Amino acid sequence: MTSPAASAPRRADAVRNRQKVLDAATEAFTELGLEARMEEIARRAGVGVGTVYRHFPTKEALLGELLAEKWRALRDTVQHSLDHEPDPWEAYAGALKRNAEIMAGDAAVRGAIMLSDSPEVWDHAAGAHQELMEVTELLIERGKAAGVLRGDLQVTDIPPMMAGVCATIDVRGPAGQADWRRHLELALDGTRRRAA
Amino acid sequence: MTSPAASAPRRADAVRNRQKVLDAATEAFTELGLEARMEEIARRAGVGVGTVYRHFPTKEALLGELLAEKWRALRDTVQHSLDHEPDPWEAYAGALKRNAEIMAGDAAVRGAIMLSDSPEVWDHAAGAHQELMEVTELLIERGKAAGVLRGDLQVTDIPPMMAGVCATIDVRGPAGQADWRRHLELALDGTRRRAA
Amino acid sequence: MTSPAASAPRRADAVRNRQKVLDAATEAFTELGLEARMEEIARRAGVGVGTVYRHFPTKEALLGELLAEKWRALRDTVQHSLDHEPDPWEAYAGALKRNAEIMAGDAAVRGAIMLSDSPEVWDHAAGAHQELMEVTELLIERGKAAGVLRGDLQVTDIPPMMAGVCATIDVRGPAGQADWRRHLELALDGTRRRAA
Amino acid sequence: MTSPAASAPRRADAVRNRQKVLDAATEAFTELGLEARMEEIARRAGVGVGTVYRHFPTKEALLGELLAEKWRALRDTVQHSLDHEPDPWEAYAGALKRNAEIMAGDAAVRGAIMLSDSPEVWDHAAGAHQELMEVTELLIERGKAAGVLRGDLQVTDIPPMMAGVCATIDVRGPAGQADWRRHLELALDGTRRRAA
DNA sequence: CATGAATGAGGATTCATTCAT
DNA sequence: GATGAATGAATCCTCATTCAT
Repeated sequence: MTSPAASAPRRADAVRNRQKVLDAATEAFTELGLEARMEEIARRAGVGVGTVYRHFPTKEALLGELLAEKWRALRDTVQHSLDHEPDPWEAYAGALKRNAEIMAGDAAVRGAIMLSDSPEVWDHAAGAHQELMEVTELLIERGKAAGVLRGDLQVTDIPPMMAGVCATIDVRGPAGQADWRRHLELALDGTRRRAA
Repeated sequence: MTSPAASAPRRADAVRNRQKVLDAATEAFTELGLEARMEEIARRAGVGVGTVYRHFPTKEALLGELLAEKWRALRDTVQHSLDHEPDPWEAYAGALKRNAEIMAGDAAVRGAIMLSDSPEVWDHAAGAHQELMEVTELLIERGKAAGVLRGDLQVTDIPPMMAGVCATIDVRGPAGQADWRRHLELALDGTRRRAA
Repeated sequence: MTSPAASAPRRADAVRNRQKVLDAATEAFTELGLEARMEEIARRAGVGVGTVYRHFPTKEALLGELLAEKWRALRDTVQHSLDHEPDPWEAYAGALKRNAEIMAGDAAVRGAIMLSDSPEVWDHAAGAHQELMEVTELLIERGKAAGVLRGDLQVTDIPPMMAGVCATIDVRGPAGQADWRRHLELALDGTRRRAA
Repeated sequence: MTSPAASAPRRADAVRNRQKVLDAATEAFTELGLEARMEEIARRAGVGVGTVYRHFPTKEALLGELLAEKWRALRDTVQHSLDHEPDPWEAYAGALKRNAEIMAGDAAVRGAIMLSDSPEVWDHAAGAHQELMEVTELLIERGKAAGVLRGDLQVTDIPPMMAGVCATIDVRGPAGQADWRRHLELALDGTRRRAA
């Protein structure tokens, strides 16, 4: 009865709003921290709170989706390295550095990760995280096969490295923010194959 | 009106109360997270909220003091290594591992560190942190002099390592909590002097 | 633009939808109470909310129609007693008992009655209620003429009895739900003609 | 350490506030229905919302206390009849009529009773209700012993009668509010001993 | 006519902090 | 000094209703 062409516009609006909400959320969480109010997000998205809740049933579901999107972006980076970077170490280190840059640019997601409580957030993004882990594993296997990575390196060693980067960015010690790029450099060095 | 003799016992009580509050705060923050209410802390300390506020003007000042106490404990660990461990690498790595264990045992302080916002917390503990940095510097210098640490290692490289450990402990990814001891191991490895 | 032939099927659809909404509303109100959301009703009816609002401009209008339908059902019961039950007391008591059973089976309407606020609900059903009162009056007159009902009994005495039954069903005291059939029995007894 | 005299004043203020809240709640619920906002109650009591919540953890606990107070008042009425009214029928009918007047004067509690949902409300008042039932039982036993009440009358028959009275008061049919005093009269008549 | 996305006022509850006793 | 009652701003979420498609 309804052609795809007829139903699309309506859906297109909804899709557009959904994206506006996600963008507004990233912006608001980045500027104001995770305590940013849902109404503030709605305001920035140019919609009513009700619309935010129509797309994301809870604040945590919204954070979860932000997280999932981020995992997908990181996965794409890794995949791109796998596909285009011939040097195994460069593929590995380059992907992790680019992903760290991505995380560095998104305080909202860093916050979501640090929140630790709320399984709802993690559960929502679990699938996307799994995919990220899978391609990351390929990256590591290649590096190990090429002898540029420690033989005992596991894919589970990577999330702590990224957590360390995020923490280094967000934790403001008395000396202000530390140099997270350098921290990553050292950490990557710890995963490199030692010369005999 | 109040003779020293009369106020002394009071002061002893006050000191005792102050400590009870600090202990109760650590306990409450550990069990309930940083959202633990001030009244809950008071309850656990066996005092009224007013008493908590007499000793610590704000919740953040209380956290700040917890943090300062922790920095002092970490400093003592480092100092002890400097004084008693002859092997430079063992002194360095051992001190950092012991300090990581200390941090692992105190969710309250980890939370305070992650909170990031609130200069009040950090300001309060700035002095103690400075002292920790100073002894840590000695540790690093000794290691560098002995050729077991990277020549470019700075004392400012250490806080990010500890932040990484804390984040690894607190962030619960889809795979549950990661192995922070292993993460520290790898990170320490990244700070070691490479064989030529 | 629209020929009768073309609009007829549409109208049939509309009538069918209207009934689906009424059924869904009864079901939803019964299961979830009067707080059942309009969207839930729409969902159960298999239509969009907009369609519910096309047939009933407000939630209260919907409740009002449910109420009107119920009054008509009760009226039919009374009319049936008048037409088929020769014994005056049996006609009276039997009709009221059957109507009480009907009310007992419809939490939605009991709720509508208890809501008290919202003239909109009552206004909508006023005509149907009037008809119910009229046949009930006949029932009472016959009973009084036959000397089985108190001489001073009025038709206005009946709604409170039904309200009492509804309240007895819905009010859950500490002892759980009371025996409304017994309550009705006693109340009916209070309207019976006393032996001299 | 603290004499009762010293702690009393503080407690006296709190007690006074608690009572102000209860009074304000009765007033607000009566005027605005059970939907009266907690802030409105606080405003009428001349306190902040926080104070309302300090005394009653939830809106339902507040309603529960209102209910409990009412049961105690009804119990006192019954007890007074037992103690001072020699005529068994008068003691019985008089007590119920006076209690009905009390209920008629308190829309808040009638609402609480009709709410039906929220066990929290009933649970809170369960003890007080039990006491009311106990003295009421004595009243009924005396009436049955004196032969003025139906031999099969139970104490559990009384709550439905009161529920009927409340419903009669609150339900506004098309004819407006019914005569609840007359309804009670008829209902009481249904519980009277029939002449042989 | 039907649809369902969007709206936004409304409301219960929490908790850091103050201050009268 | 200690106490804990009082404060009230802050915030998440719901749901009847509207209206663009």
